[in-house]
Parts: sequence; structure tokens; C-alpha cells
Amino acid sequence: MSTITQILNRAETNCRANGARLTEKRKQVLTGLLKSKKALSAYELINFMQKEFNESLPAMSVYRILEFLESENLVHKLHLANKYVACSHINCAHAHEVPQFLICDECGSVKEIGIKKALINTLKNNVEEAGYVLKSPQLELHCLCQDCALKAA
Amino acid sequence: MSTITQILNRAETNCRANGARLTEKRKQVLTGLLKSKKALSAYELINFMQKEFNESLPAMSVYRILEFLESENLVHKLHLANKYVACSHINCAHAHEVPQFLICDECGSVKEIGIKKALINTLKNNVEEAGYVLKSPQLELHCLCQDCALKAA
DNA sequence: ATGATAATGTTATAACGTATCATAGCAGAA
DNA sequence: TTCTGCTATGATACGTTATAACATTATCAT
Repeated sequence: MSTITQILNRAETNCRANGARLTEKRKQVLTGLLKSKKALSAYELINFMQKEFNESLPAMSVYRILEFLESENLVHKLHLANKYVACSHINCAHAHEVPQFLICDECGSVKEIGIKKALINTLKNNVEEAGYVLKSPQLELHCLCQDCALKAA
Repeated sequence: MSTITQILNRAETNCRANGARLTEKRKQVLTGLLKSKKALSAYELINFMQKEFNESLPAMSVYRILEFLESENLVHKLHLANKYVACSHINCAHAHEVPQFLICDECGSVKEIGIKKALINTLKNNVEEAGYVLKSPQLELHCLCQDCALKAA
């Protein structure tokens, strides 16, 4: 388990390697996502920044910062939920896999797992049979997490 | 190829079988989606209704009608795009499969294909390994359609 | 006809997202 | 150093998507 500080340091190193700057605000937003157990919307993040850092960030800035963090592979956008999560592999050595997200519809928690190669290939084939081209194999699935599944039962 | 009238009749029959009513407005909204080559947002649908039927539908009604049509399996919501499409299998005899949608990010066209059983199982297993439960295997994929893929190349 | 239920209308507002233009801060060249 | 240009952020306004709350109208069974 990595501490948030470790992850932030690693993130900063990664950015520098790409000639990008992990500024204070960007670091704060990333921290917000790292601390959160669930995916956060841009506006939830704004509230978080207010409480945690006493910083008033305009929506525009948050969106720009999220876009930046995404481009650096530090954050993923969940298109299904219009929310954002910190990448769970910032501190990993291995190359970044295509992510697959399991989103709990009850409590909003998100688990990021890797997509198996075979699955991606099957998908690609299905799509190509239909005459389309797959742009991104990122999958987002409506799920229940263990806790919520138990509660529901 | 079924005509829109045929599909509407079939839709009405299906609804009646469920004790539901396919009212005039609902029929109009469904027609809008059937006529459209691409997925439409609720507000695009409002505009369509205005032009096509000279009907002014409030947003609220459109959302309710879409919800109804979805519950009758006549319409699918694309959560990725926040848009709606008519189900392409209203007029089919066979039972309704779990749909998989290929969304062209360029032109917005949507193709609905069936998910292969094997794929669903693989997904389910992946999800369960991660301790989650799959609620709905509906897949939505960011793609390019044939035309747009050619243009881009 | 009457009363129950379903469908639709009205208004207001929340939540999400972007366009545009302005300002601040930092990096490198003269 | 100052100038210049680029990057990051701020501010305002507006567009888009969605729902809450309550009122009214239509339809059906009796």
C-alpha cells in the first residue's frame, strides 16, 4: 500500500518526465481523488477543495485540471457516471493497461481492474464484424459492490 | 426491413400485452427515435417533436415518456452519451438480448448488436473475481463508424 | 356519473459542462 | 535585467441535461 505522499511524488516525477508541471492546485485535486473512496464529480471536487484546503476553485479550473490529470494518466473519467477517479496504478512500475471500471450503483464506489487481453480481442472482433472501429476499449460496468450486494439480499 | 408503421403496431401490441398504454405522445416520441439515424438527447427530441408534429412537449414529459418506453423495452438509454435510441428489435420475434451499443464519437450514429453469451460470461467472471456483482451487462463502446473511420484515414 | 389511477402539464431549480475573455506567473532570450 | 511568450488560472455567462413538486387532464372500471 502506498501512502498518498508517495503517490504524489511519483505523479510529480511522471509529469516532469513528460515536461508537464504538477502544480499545487493540480496536486490538491489529485489528492482529493486519492483520499476519496468513491468517484467524485467535478462539483463534488469543488466542495472537497473548499473544505479540505479552503480553496475556492471555479468549475472551469477543475475541469481543466481534471483534463490535465487525465492526459497524464493520473486520473480516469467515468463517462457513465460523469465522475472522476484517481488511477489506481500511479505508483506501479508496469505499463498502464486499459482500465475496466466496476461502478457500484448503490454507493458509488469504484474498482479498477485490468481488462484481459482475450476479452479485448473478442470485443474488437465483435465491433469489426459490425463494421465499426473500436476507439477505446475502456469498459464501465453497472455493478453492486460486495457490501451493497449483501445489504440488498 | 420493417416500416415504421409496422414497428409502431408491434410496439402497441407489446404494450397492451403488458397492460401498458402506448399513447399518442409516446407513439410520437418513439416515432422520432425511429426516424432518427442517430441517438437523440431529450432536448433534441423536443425540437424534433416541434418540427415534425408541431407539438410543444415540456422536458419533464419527454423524460417521463422516455422512461416509460425504456421500461417497455422499446427504447434504450445510452448512458455514455446521455442520448436515447429506439430498440432495433421491436419487430423481432426472438426474446430480447442484452444489447451492446457501438457509438460513433464523430457522427453520433449508433449500432446495436447482441452480446455473445461467451463474452457475458467472461465479463461476469472478471467482475466476480473482483468481488462485485454485475447488475447489467449492457455495453457501450466508443467507436468510429465505417464512414467516419474512412474520412479520418 | 363517480371515483381511482395513469398521463401530462407547469414551474422552478439542481447538476453538469463549456465558451470566452481576462489575468497572473513562470521560463528563456536579448 | 527586462522583455516576450507560453502556461495556468480566474471570472462571467451561458448551454445542456435532469429532476422535484405540485396541478391538471384523460382514461377506465364500476
